[in-house]
Amino acid sequence: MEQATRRATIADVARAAGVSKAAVSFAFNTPERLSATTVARIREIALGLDYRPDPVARMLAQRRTWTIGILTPQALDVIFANPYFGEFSAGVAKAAEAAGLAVQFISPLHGSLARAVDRASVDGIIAVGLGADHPEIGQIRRSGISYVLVDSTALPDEPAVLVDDEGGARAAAEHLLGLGHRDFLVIGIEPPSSGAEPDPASVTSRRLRGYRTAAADVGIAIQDEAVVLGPASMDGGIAAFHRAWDRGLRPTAVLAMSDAMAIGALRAARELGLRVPDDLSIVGFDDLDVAEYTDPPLTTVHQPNRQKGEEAVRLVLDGGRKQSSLEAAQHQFATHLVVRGSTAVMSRSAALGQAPRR
Amino acid sequence: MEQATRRATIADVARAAGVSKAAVSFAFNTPERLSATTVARIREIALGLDYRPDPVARMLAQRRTWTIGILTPQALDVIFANPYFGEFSAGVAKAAEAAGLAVQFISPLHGSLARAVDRASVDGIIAVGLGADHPEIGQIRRSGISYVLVDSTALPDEPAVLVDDEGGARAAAEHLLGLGHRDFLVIGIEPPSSGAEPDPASVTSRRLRGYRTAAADVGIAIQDEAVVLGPASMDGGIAAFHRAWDRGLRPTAVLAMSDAMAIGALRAARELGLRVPDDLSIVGFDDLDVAEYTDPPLTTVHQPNRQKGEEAVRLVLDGGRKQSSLEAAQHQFATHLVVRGSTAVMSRSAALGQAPRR
DNA sequence: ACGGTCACCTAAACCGGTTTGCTAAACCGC
DNA sequence: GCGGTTTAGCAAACCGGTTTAGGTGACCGT
Repeated sequence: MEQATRRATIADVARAAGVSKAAVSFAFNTPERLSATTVARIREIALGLDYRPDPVARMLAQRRTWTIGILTPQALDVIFANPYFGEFSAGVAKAAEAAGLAVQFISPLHGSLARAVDRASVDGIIAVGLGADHPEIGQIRRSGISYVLVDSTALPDEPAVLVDDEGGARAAAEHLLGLGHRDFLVIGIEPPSSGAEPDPASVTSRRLRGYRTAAADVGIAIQDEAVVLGPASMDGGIAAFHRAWDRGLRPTAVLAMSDAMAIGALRAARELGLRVPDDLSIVGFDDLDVAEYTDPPLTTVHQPNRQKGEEAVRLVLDGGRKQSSLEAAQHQFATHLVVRGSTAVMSRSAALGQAPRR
Repeated sequence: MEQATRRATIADVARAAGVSKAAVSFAFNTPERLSATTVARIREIALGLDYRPDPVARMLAQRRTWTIGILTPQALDVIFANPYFGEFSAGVAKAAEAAGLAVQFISPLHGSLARAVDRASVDGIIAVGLGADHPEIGQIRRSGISYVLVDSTALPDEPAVLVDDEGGARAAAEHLLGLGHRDFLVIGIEPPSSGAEPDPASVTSRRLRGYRTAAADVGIAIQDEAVVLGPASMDGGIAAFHRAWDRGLRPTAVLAMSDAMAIGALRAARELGLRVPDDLSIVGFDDLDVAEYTDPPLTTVHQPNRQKGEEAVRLVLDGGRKQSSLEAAQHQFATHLVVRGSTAVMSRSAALGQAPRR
């Protein structure tokens, strides 16, 4: 990974053209400061030398990197296993491209997110799924770099892109309750640092609250035993469902906090001989592109994945402040339930198979 | 997007500690060159000042960016619309993380890929889907930076990660032929620059060749009219199928060059009232994670998406050369057909609906 | 002939690190 | 107590650009 031939530098061009380095710089950046003929001459010579300004040197001098970073608390290969992230990143990339910015992914380096942040050279950071109390957020805050939090409750004055998680989750649970379901399995997203106590501001907590509120409204409670966590991927969903099943749980409906996990649960259920939605109803969260095409099509809570990415870029470009005011800009999107084929009225056969209530 | 408070620099630390800049640098990078007590003192003072070395300055001085770039000929938002890319990127990210490298995406900047390449500060480039004859590849080749080509035939001495496209495609077509199908629609991946004449080395051409070889073996030909192209996404698949249908094509089987497009075709067929696989068989390419979960589960050609990403990183780190030899390292993976539920024996009802042969 | 403008270009400082000699002091054996 | 070797740390060059603060000469009106 070494440079083979030394590239021409600005000094080489200057020498060849018989001008100063400054003139070469001007020729490309502010040609109006030079005579037209000189600009033409310098440009021609630069072309002949195949000169391209070193982006790193330029970054250093301008103290801008023209790069935006997406910060994730987990390794990228697990992050990318969830198509939600792909859709979100697509939104980020679209807005970044429009603004002429490159996109870089920042993920734990040798297990340390802090180290990765230090090493990243970006003008702004989009932190997804990190709680506002995360030490790395403090580090970023202190560094003075512009940032925005996504999918994690921020301080009141902190820029953030959010979604009505609780409302969406409630709608999902109400839908199932309306179909007669009473025995739920909740499949949640495991926090990055599995050891920590549950963060009440996390996506998982917010959605769980929504589920429970709906259940409480009809007088039932979702026990902690009926909640299993795992990584937000299809494999995570498969594992979570199997774990619950092995533990003796026999729900008639699954509330999954991510479509990827819902799809995994779909698969796990099929492996166990359950038919969806006849024996088991499943509702997801995210409304991925593929949710429409699964077998059966997935009932899920819609959230605007790509739009969230675009909005995040916009906020970070504004330095986290709305242009019109000095208040921090927190943008919350609405969610809504999309009913497809993975949910149905609770049936007798399902009820027969169910475990005794505790 | 401005730095709010000026961060402490190495000079600040040096002054505060009463040592030279060099000493501070040593304290972090080659502590054995200093006495233990001095190192400790410098480190402590640096900590107190919240000093973090500027990554850009370090890059300039070391002439290494510790970053690897993924180059795509299309805008990132269209690239990310295809989960294949997510899976590939996951592989890249995994290997990059292991090597302590950051990952950056390079996509056309204001429509110009060349400009994006110039502006990117990376130690190595993974170019996906760009033909070896692409001008940007020439640009990269000339720049002396290490690179590897993915999914596009490279020059014989050029580092590349490939897949047996032709063999996989042939297996797909043979499978359908064995089921009695004779009327095919091929849904292919449109080249980035739509204007250009078809590149015989492109993925599309290679897979098409595989389809045609299999067809020719049983004495039938796949006409150019039966081939429609589009972007490699679900939407692209929907559009392509509708376009073919509107043109009067009534195939009994679809050969899609990407699972995303196959899933789109699935959807389009359903919208048109066709049942899959009863009325129409569909086979994809890629074997995405979701292929197992579609309705019906997708028959498709498997290729190792993540592994391709990991291998690409490995090659680029080796400077495109195998360590053991001086020959360029081209790694070709095998493909194989995975039969699931989207293909079935050609039925009478399908045959009835078919258009007259030309 | 002279001060004033203007257009064009340059020298040098600067961005914030790394790295290469080199020196001064400490240490060594004899 | 002396040459030789280490050890610890410094000064300065360097990476490759940008940017600021002039400087030079042509042109101008008087």
